[in-house]
Amino acid sequence: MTNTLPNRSSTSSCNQTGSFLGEIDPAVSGVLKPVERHVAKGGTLFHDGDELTHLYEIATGMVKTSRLFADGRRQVIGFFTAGDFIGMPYAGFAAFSAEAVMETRLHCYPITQVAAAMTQSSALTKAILKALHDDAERHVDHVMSLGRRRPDERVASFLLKCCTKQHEITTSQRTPCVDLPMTRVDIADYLGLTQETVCRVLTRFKRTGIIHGKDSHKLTVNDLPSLQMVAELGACA
Amino acid sequence: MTNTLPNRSSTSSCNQTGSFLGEIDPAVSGVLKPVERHVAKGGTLFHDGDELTHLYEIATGMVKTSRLFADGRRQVIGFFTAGDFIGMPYAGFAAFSAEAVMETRLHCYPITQVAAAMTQSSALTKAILKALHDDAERHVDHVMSLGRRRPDERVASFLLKCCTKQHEITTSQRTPCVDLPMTRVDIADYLGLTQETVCRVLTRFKRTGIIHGKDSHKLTVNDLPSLQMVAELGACA
DNA sequence: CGGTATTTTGACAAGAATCAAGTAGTGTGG
DNA sequence: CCACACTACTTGATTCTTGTCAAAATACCG
Repeated sequence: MTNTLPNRSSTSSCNQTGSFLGEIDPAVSGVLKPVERHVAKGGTLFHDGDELTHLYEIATGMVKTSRLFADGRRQVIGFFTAGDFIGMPYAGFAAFSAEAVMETRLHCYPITQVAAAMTQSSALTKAILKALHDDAERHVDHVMSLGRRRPDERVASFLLKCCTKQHEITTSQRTPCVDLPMTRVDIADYLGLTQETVCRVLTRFKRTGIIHGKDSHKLTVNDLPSLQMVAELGACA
Repeated sequence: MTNTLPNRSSTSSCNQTGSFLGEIDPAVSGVLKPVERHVAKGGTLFHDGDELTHLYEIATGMVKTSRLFADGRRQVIGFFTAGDFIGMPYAGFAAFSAEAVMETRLHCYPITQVAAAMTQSSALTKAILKALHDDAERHVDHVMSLGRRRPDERVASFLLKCCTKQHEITTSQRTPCVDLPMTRVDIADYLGLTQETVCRVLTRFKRTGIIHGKDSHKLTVNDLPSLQMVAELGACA
């Protein structure tokens, strides 16, 4: 299903190891026994076409999902961080690969157990349904980005999305800091651009003072309103 | 959820009026009472932001879903035909508009009824989950088209998708006929191209003999293998 | 410290969007 | 049934953006 389960109210993204699925409903806490797994930077959770045996919850780190074309072109489908879920609620075969962007720890739930637990807990079923629905919305946002937006707008809204994911409420931070542990190529393959174009856009944002780069993987947003404007209207001051 | 419910085994897309959800499980057939609705060509099922009160099953016709940007750019999210479902399994607000491409008849299920029926029928729940999952896969395919593919490839795979949807198994037809009731602008807005580019690609396909146009909304695929090759590799003979 | 991978910048060319004009199709009212 | 108006589709010429190719600078790792 490849998504974030909803209503994690207070935990935010700072949570460490709690296994969410088992906590959702006392009725299933005894049934769902996550297996812990550790994946090194660049390691693979599963490949496109593999049989999907587990539902993965990310405890720490970051995972990217992607699919390849015959000629080597690659499309990154999504980036997932602590609290996000990757996998299908059904036995089936993966439609994409999943790799760790950085050192990552996972809770792995055998899908057979999840399926069984769902029959006993309507709360779990609802959570999964909601997660699938949120997943669809994320995909629609991605389609919106790729279909009709210029590079500036794509990069700007990508940065904003990273922002809001890292600090639950962006507006509370005047100059939020953004972590970008993935490579420029990853970002480019996510946004349907080349790494050169991503670079150039970021450089332009730096020149106009919208962002400031501590290093290439840690940015500070100096002018959030401008970034939001670029994301929506494409005008780069 | 915006999708096709699975396992419609023998009915194919030729089905006329059967209301699928009520047939899925005897336990819910008494609960789910679809309301019939008729929408004229160009008419609106709901607007972006409207509260979603129903799950819509398309009986006949075609519906397109889309979202607008502030500056008028439009992204078409999907096209839906007989047997497809549009709507959310939860009360909520629409993230896109839905309009009839041609005269369309619908079965409308109040989502409260669907939610209630789901608690009584695990078969229905499973069907909805599967539908959501298929929906996600469709979105991922769309992302793949938009992110890294050239206009030729986008149009070719769009035509192929229309083909397979219209004749369950494309391979059985040597020269399948494709209906394109939507406008060129609709196709362009779906594929993230301009209508001119869509036109030019279609013209090129005609010149190279891959397709033949009876009229602009009815095409014949003369060379299916070539079309498939273009869809995957971008090479236009 | 040396070697490799990643990021950044520049020059150039290909390709798609834009602008513009013309053609075909659709529907309406006389 | 035809003439008209309107929309949709097609084609062409031009512009501009972004991808491609190339190289330098920086960061990363053993």
